[in-house]
Amino acid sequence: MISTGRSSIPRPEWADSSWDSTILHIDMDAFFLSVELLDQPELRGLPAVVGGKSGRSVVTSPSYEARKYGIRSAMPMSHALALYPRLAIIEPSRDKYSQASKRIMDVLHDITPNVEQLSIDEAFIDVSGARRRLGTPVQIAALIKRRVRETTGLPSTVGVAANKSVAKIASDHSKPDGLGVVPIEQTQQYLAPLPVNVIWGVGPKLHQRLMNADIHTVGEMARQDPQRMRLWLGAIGPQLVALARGEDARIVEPRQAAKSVSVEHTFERDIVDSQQLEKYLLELSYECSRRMRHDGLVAWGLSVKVKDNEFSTRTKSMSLQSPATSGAVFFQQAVPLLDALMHQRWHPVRLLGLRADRVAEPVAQQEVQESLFDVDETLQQRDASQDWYSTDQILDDVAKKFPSAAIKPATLLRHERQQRMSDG
DNA sequence: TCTGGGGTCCTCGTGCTC
DNA sequence: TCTGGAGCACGAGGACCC
Repeated sequence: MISTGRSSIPRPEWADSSWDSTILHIDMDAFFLSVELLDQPELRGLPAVVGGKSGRSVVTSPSYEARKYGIRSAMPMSHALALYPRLAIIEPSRDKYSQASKRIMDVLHDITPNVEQLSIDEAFIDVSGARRRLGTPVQIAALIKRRVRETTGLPSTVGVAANKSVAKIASDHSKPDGLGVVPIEQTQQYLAPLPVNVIWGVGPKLHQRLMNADIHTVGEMARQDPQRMRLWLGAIGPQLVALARGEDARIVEPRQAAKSVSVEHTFERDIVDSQQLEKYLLELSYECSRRMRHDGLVAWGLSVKVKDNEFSTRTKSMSLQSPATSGAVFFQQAVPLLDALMHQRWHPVRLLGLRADRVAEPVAQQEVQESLFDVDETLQQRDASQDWYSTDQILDDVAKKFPSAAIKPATLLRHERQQRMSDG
């Protein structure tokens, strides 16, 4: 018996077999590409991908026609072009995707407030309270697909099941433009023959371990002893057994606030010059802080990440004495972390990243201001940092009014100019 | 054909305090 | 005063997700 922790209402005469399968997983089909096709309909039906065009880019979102040639998400673009040289490549435009995402989530919130957004293009909703008003879960799923199509012009797939895990598996297996239903009494029968890596949390590494132990299907996982799995895999062991048995008690809950904000960049060519690295770190600091202020957040921690030319990734993190949101403060604090990483192991750098950790809304605007005084005292630059805070605010205001204006710290502008010259 | 970017969560090691 | 263990916080790294 699957327990979802939700109360149920008696099944009416007109209900179909989905009546007790009240969890829906909505997933957009090739989301980024579908959004782009609204503006470029001439590419419809052709192998096309969203992704960067530079040498180290990867495919972000392939069309179903591109997938027929073996092109997959996260595949290096050079590989994709080798598979299909006439591939149409569209550079990503994230603002468009965010706007489409918001319209989709609005459609879901019109159905019920019980919406949990998982990512930009997918969500769980619990329709147990909407059945009397809108019909059975399958009817609601069809309604959602229709409304999303009418509102955004985009195709979607919906999985309908008694819990989140099974609803997600059902939608994954009904793509594209599908509606997959798993009646509660058929859950185990449905799951048993599927490969074990359909279970949420089984990625490439764990999949290989399970295969080595002769556990290939969900049914085989379901027959394992949870305690034995705990000894072997740790806390995740018994959880996987439960999910394989179709048991998932997690409820649909509105998305938690973000816990971190990160910005990273893979360089076209590996960086060997430490001064150049610091300039990129400055860029990342300003970009990260700009996004933090846009979302009204402050950070209590900071991490720097370096991936070198041998694909070794190292991170260095620190707690901030008080919350920060200024690009200048991020940079000041991040430089010693970068130095420490580069002293550990000096190799040409392929990727540099900056992450603001433990982000939260400031208790009050005062907190940001006061925190900066604290940082300044540490750095003995009290007045200068106060100026930085004001400068950040001014940059944000100007950017809002004049999006194309090139008002940035002089160091960044010089750096960008040098980049353009070296690229050209 | 060779490995992006933005996130979350978990585990493990280490240092500190009681 | 010293020492060892438990508990905790924190940093680092890895795995996973889309």
